[in-house]
Amino acid sequence: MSFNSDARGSNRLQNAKNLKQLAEALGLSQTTVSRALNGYPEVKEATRLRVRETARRLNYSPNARAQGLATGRAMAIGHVIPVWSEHEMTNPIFGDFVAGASSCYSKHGYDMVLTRIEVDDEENAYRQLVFSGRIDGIIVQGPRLRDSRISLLKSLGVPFVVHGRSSGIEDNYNWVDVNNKRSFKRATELLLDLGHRRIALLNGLEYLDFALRRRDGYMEALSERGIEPDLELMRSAEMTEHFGHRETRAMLQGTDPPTAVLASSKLSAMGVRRAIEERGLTMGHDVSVVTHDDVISYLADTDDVPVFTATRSSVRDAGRLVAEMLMTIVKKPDVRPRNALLETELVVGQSTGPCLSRRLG
Amino acid sequence: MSFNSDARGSNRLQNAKNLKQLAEALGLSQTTVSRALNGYPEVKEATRLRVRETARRLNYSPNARAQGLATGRAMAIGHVIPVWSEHEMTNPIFGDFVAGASSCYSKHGYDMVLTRIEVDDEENAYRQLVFSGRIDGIIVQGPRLRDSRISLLKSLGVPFVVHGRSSGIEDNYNWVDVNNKRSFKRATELLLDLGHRRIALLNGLEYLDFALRRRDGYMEALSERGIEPDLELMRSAEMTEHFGHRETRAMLQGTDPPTAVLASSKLSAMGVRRAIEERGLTMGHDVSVVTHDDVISYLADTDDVPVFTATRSSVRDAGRLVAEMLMTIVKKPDVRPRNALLETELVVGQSTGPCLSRRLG
DNA sequence: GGTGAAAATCAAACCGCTTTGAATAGGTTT
DNA sequence: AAACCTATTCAAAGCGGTTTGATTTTCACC
Repeated sequence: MSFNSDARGSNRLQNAKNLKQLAEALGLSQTTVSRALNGYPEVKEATRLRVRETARRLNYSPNARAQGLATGRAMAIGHVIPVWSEHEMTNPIFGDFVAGASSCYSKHGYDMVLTRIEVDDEENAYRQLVFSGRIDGIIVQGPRLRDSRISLLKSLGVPFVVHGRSSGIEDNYNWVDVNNKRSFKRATELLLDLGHRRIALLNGLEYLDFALRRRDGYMEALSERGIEPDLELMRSAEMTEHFGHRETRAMLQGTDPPTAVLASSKLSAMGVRRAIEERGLTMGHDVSVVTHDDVISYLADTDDVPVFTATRSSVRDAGRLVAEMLMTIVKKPDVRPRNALLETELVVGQSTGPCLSRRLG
Repeated sequence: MSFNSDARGSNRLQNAKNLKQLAEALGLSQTTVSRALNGYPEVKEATRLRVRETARRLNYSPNARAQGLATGRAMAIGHVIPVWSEHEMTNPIFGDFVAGASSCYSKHGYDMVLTRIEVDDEENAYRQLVFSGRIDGIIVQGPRLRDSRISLLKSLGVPFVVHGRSSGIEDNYNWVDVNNKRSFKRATELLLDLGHRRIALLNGLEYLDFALRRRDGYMEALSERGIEPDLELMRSAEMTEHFGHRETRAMLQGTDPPTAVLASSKLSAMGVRRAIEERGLTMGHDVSVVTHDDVISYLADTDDVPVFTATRSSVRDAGRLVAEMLMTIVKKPDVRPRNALLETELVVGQSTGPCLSRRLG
């Protein structure tokens, strides 16, 4: 009788804050309970059910820190936000990239840890992040030319995937990238085919690898048609609306204005459009515009015929892909480096048309 | 002699992967080393220096999981991204808000953990997040009307701060909010003072608390001047450029079009401007526009005289503030609820002017 | 030189979980 | 019935730190 009431007493326990309490409530050892919850085969099915049910009833949820300490797995992926003291702009694609990646993580039961790292002591910060055991893998964003992070992470032996590539690094490593060069070459060729000869390039910051590749594609297309690139028409900065507006306005005021503009982001392209219309010109008629489109959700172009002619590649999908690659590597670290090169889709919209001055020339 | 070479041998050790190895290399106990590193007073200053120096030399960095397990502090703050299955849009302010918050965390040595939570089993997910021990506090974003998360987190006993407020909740809790009602009332009054009577409101999603408060402010300003709100002029959706464009175009095509538009975000306002100019009208002359401006870095308006008349309030600053509040609460949990109500700055730009039809009427 | 308080160091317990190796129960085989 | 599997369950030893309570040093003072 007293045994019964004891048993009932422990069943009446409101919550199990740890394995020990749960095991006590069940009258089992921690070992068995742990195995039951983690799906090990050497536990009787009836027991497993009873354990699961009780765990649910007592609101038990395991302590991730302790789990991590015991298993060596943190169940979290690190994303690093590098901070240059001067330039505090957040990247407009940040939100969508993160959304894509985290949708993948949550599917696998992983969390995402965001860390700010001052670029000054990057090396030390990455080292600490890895040794802290907080994370099982790292995503590298915004790779630069000959980016030193790649060899650093390699030497630290932590699984990592780069979103983008780093020119000048011979070593192989895991990356997911858009074929930026090809994409911008095609876009330039489209404009050339329409008869445009004065094509401006509004590029992103050119110490970032993707911007360099885009410029390469642009230059290659021009030179294949025997056109000398005009430095006046090549501008580079952070890809804001303001940048697109400012530079386009300046160029349109010049003596030999461009008849077409190739923009690196939709935000910039919106600035380009504004500068064009401000001058009383019509985009797609007087001045053609092609832009890269990261398909950012809050800039979605939902019209039937898209406003902008664009090279499209969803950065959210890229985030998902990068994350998935990292997940497989984390779970099976011995695989050799994986790469994925995504092609963009060239979508023709209302912002491009034949060059008007062609007839004159 | 052999003693010496032993000593040198242990000094030659490449790396100390844990406290034990570091302690061995130093010939000290783990206790002393731990205390030396954590700045406890009962350790000789000379010893502390020697420990620090050796730790640096051997690239020692403590394991955060173990530290967390031992101390009960995780040194991380959780941000939750709620996911409605239908609506997968990322919030444009996400990046800047996160940037602000994380700049605060990193100052305090904290990390940021992002978790996606399906709104279906929100309760369970929050509970797990708290009991996992991964985090010391939570930031609640995008509060809705009578948001259930607030009482849930309260009952879980985890420190949390809400970015925004939740109407209909009597209980006190920690929040940082912009005075949205007042801000939109003032903006509406400005337009009324300019003679506008047909003022459109392009609001955010009205199940979110901030949007409700903005509508309240708008309505109150109208009714104080005896103006009946026109439901045709009140639209609500996600604050995209497309939304601003679409709704403004529709309204301008109507029989009794608005002479002014109040927009909830700069992105929408850009769409409003486009629709106005598309019709051959001039913003600030034919149609006035006032917008809320979250001062998102990539939408910065860097002209001397700002393009848009706006109610300004930096969401990055808000992020920093929310994070700072949470930091103090986490470090001293017994304080009673704190609140911070931020006023916006009304900046008059080029997008507003007197109502032209006034003279006619 | 002996004494006692203060200063510095240490051994061991603990945080909550996993996992190894041993033990027990239950059922077969001979 | 003894011997031997096999299926379950368990006690205890980590994982890498912090912290308590005890122990040793150091040093001023009588």
